[in-house]
Amino acid sequence: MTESEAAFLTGYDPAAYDRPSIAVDLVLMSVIDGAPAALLVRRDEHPFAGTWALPGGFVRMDEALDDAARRVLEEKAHMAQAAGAYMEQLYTFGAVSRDPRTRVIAIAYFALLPAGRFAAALKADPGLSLARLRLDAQGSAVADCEDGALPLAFDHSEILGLAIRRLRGKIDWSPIAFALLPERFTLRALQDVHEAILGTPLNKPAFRRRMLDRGWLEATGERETGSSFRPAELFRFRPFPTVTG
Amino acid sequence: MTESEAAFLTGYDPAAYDRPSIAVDLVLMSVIDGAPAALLVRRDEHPFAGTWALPGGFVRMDEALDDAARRVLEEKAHMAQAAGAYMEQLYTFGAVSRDPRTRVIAIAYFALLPAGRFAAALKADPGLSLARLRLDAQGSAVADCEDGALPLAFDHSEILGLAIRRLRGKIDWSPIAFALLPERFTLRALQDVHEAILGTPLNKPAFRRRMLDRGWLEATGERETGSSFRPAELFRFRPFPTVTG
DNA sequence: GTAATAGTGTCTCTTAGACAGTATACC
DNA sequence: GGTATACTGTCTAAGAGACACTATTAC
Repeated sequence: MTESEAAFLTGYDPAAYDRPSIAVDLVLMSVIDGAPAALLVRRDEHPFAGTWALPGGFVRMDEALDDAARRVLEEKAHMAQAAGAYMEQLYTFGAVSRDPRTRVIAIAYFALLPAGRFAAALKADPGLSLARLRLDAQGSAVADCEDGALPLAFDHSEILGLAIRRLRGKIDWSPIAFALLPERFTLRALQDVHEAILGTPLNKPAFRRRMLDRGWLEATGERETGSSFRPAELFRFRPFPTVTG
Repeated sequence: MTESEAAFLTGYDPAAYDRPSIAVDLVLMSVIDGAPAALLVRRDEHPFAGTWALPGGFVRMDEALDDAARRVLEEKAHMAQAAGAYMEQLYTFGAVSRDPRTRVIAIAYFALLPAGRFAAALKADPGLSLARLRLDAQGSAVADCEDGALPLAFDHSEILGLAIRRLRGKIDWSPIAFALLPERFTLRALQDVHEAILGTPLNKPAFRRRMLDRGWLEATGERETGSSFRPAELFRFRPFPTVTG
């Protein structure tokens, strides 16, 4: 650093301007009973007390955005064991009045986990809910439970809608579907996940061919157990197809 | 608003926590001489004085993110007449030390304009440069001018790299290429834009078929002028294919 | 054997690449 | 007519949908 550069830095006053608050909101998705679902937390405080919101938290001054999202995954979503979860940044929401308290800009992240990984968290914290999602005509999401649609806080229906559309857009060409399945899975389970996200049935032989030709799958030689008919072979996701030769 | 909700709001103190500064950075791209290019501004001040940066600015407290990006487009990129520019949010960059002055989180936007729209701005402000871009092995961008690579400030080579990749990923299925062309254009010009962004030659008859079958193009019946050979027909982008019947 | 699902072979249709051919402007 | 490019017809190859068929398990 040059001398003039150092002089400039000491003269810079970061408190000179008002600044918005920065939060991270997490769309933690899975596939439950043939439909996309996301983890929501019941809000006990104002604003939007009694409605449901995405797990979120403010970004600390010494914390990168991705680290804040990981922290929210552990602390707010009670997914301490979710080290291997797939996570990516989704979009940043910055409408002026999206939070009535003060200006809050939210960087939304979206994470994927297999359905079975939610049981412990849901049992431990009754303020959590894993709600089925569907898109309305405007592209926002509606969160359904047994008794009807859950009211959503802030602009979170918009965030959830974007998350569903991101998932739909990526599933055809990226390996994210594997983040929604356990380590070993059948081709039928993989197809079920695709169908749930796309919301449309797929052709079985074509789907098999496509998946096997991609080189992402590794046959384990093992078969599923507990079925009352012919058991299917179990596959494993192979992240890095060997590029030898 | 209920009484308890109002009481909560007055009790909430937005100044209780330190907050990062929020900036918007703009990747204003075009296609020049068969290669992607972006508008850069020379930095006169520390940090990174003498290097080149994306046009950017801090987000005001009463300003939505998209509005801040539009303002930067007009004020910093000197594109006052760019009301019709295509623009979308790209990604939010929040590494703790990406700006040595203080914590700055940057929401990057990416905008597209036809090459011809830059002449006035470049002439009016000698601190602007429209630099050719290419990707390096890490996926970051290198900005080339006649005399070699321009040094880039902050993490802007990373932002530019992501912009190129976003453009590549979208051009096959979205109509963004038309934002890089004047209102009337030939199919050859459209193909040139695609080839510049993808960095690979395309098959002419297949490209024609694909474009015409999509229903995005409207023949004007007019032909280009000034060529010393058979003039090509001029087309117009038709944003909304009529969905009648 | 029956039932139910796993897994495969094959036909067809659509789409893209390749390539050669025709068309039309200026000189 | 020559030349350079616009535009088109057609062959071929790859991939997806459809559908029927075989395979394998539990009962």
